[in-house]
Amino acid sequence: MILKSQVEWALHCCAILAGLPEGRYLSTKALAEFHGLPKEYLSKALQGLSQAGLVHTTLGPSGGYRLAKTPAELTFLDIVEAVEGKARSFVCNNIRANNPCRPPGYCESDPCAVARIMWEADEAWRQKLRSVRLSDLIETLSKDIPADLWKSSFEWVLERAG
Amino acid sequence: MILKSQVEWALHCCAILAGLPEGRYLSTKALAEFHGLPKEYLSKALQGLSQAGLVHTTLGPSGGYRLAKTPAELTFLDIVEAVEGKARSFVCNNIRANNPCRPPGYCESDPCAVARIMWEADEAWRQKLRSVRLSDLIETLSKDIPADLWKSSFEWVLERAG
DNA sequence: AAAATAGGGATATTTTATATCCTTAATAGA
DNA sequence: TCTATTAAGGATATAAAATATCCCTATTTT
Repeated sequence: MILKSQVEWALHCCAILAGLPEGRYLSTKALAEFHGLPKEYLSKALQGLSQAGLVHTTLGPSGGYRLAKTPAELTFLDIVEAVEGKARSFVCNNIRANNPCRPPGYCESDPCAVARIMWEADEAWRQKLRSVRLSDLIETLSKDIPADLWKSSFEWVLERAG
Repeated sequence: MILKSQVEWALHCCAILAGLPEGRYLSTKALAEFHGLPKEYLSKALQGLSQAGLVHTTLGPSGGYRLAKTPAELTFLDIVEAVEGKARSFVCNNIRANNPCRPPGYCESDPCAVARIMWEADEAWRQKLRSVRLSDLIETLSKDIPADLWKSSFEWVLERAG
């Protein structure tokens, strides 16, 4: 059970977009080049962000993406779910219903106990992702990354932002 | 990102094995029939439990599986990891290393901040699964399931247990 | 008018999950 | 001892999902 690599891509792209000055846009092409990713496929991830309302887009030259909210208003969960979907990681196939001792016509009302527990764990995962904002990531990154690399990356992006 | 259905199968099978009297064994065939599952493929999940040391096996007629530990010593995480593996759900492909501004020879020491956060969420999921014992599941099931169905299921299993 | 962009449909490739088949070694019971 | 039954595991087949590319359209900037 592994998350799509598009999740990783979307998170890094949002981190870049968070540094974009107000009203400017960065294209798929620039984001793909910056991260060394296939442009066409990355585009699908960005479309996911767009459909979830996390980013704004414009067309034409100097078009591209910008965040639709402030980094403090965007959580990891927002981004992960935009790309990966909101479906729970555990699917209950209700195999207890196949119990040969079950009287005919017997109908279970509640979801089975196994599913409830697995769903609680899934919710714990989501709660953790919900508790981390994009602004928290930026703060951590700015400490992790050497100042000169941070600065040159910012300039690289600005040169390509419409 | 969806867990293998074998995880669900293994959890339900362990719940059945938990009700097995001391020293008796239940075969793949019986477990498959009880849950309406493909016998050969379920066998792979049970092999996972065996390799993880969660169950004991014996060969021959009246052979099969029994728990290697008490239900109170078995957690959901034990069972999930035995079937699904221990790998984290987020894989870091280190795409920040492709940053075109990175000076040649530059080497990142720590895992990237995105990965650290995703791994913390993964750990929250595991911690939740670690906190639930198989005995907790049995307790819940015994309340959820009508007494007569519970009883007849127990008898069904006993008839087939070697 | 021309160039660049996002959106999205169609398709291909690779990987993973699901499922079955078969052989082997061990074991219980007749 | 002989037979039936079992778990283990290798080999293979099928189905589904992830990854990736291509192409067309509408839009927007220059």
